[in-house]
Amino acid sequence: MAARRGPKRSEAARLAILEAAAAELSSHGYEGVRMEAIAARAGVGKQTVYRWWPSKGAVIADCLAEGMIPPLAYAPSDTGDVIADITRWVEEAIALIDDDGRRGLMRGLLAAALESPAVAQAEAVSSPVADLRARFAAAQEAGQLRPDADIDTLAVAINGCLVLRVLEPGPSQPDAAQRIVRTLLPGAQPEAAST
Amino acid sequence: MAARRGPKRSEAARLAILEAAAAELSSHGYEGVRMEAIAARAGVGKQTVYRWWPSKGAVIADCLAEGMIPPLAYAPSDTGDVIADITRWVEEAIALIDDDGRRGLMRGLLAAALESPAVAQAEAVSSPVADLRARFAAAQEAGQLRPDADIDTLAVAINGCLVLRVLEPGPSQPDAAQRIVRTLLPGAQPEAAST
DNA sequence: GGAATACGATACGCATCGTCTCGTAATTAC
DNA sequence: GTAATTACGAGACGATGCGTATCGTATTCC
Repeated sequence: MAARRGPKRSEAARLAILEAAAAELSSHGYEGVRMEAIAARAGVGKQTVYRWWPSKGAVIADCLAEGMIPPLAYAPSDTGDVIADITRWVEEAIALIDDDGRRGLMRGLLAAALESPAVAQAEAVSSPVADLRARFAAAQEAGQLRPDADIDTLAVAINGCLVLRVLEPGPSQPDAAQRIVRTLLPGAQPEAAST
Repeated sequence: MAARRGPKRSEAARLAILEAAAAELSSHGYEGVRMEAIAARAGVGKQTVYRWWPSKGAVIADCLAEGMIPPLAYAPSDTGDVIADITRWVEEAIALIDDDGRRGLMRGLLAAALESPAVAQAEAVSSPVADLRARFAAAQEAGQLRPDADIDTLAVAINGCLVLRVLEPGPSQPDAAQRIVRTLLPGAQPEAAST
């Protein structure tokens, strides 16, 4: 291994490219992202993009892996009341989806996951599922969910409802979050009511 | 209204184009569909495609509307036992998704729904939801589901689970369908009350 | 028989992709 | 300090695909 001589990879350029890609994805959708637009917005030569990423899908996949896309960073809180926690989490998620500014970002995210397996495996879609499952596991230990409840399937079902909301046009119904939680977690016991 | 003179639109060409588009979508994915490939496979001039459809997304949207994509054509049967009917329907849907041959088609379908609002509104994604809801409504009338069950949300949740299966790589677990039904329809009463 | 129109074929302009090649600046080896 | 090496911004380049325009031909109605 010959010792490396010459300048190192510019971290500033790398971050600028990822931020630019997320911005372009948000405003133009997955198909509308242009590599030259990413480079221009990042103040970078196009070759600098291609030097480190092989394709458009790879850049966007890296955006997710680096947490450039905020909606995915949230996890349900744990106040002890699983119903309240999940309801609030779903409400916030639906608010994000209904926000026209973020809607394009969410759609682009799904499109990227479809085109590039790397994105899907980068836990782009499945990380909310893991967050939900973790919260359900805690509720199960606290006795708020039946021990035989299938928390994996519950987490997938809730996330699936949200993904469908991204797919379908138009705004959600005002009580969508409550209806989802009430339908999918009917057996949950409020903390104070037990014993 | 001047009387129409000249040849009529060729139904053979129209069907050939839709079939070719579905085949290309299946084998190359949404982004990989080439208009010239559709025309060539259909044995048609490219202009004949553009004469009747404005864009790639429109052709694929029409594939769905015309039922060229078989996985969407099914609706749950009604044998009187809602659990059995839905379980079988979900099992068949998962089998389709797990089939490598059809997986590309399902992914292309979702990608098309994301890129083109026309596709999403052509009930591509929501038509299974409607089918499920109809079956649930019948079960509700038959007393197999509680009268206050939120059948809209149930239908969305089941369809959402399936959509996530399309998004994520790898095969499903063998008992995935049973787990989904058991988790989402825990209160349903079997018709014959047979143990 | 004549006019209108859809057809298959193909040529064209345009946009974007991804590669290649500059000159420049940064970093390390010696 | 100097030279070698390498990432950088900038932009030219060919390849590819989109959507339009224009043929001659075949079909259908007046």
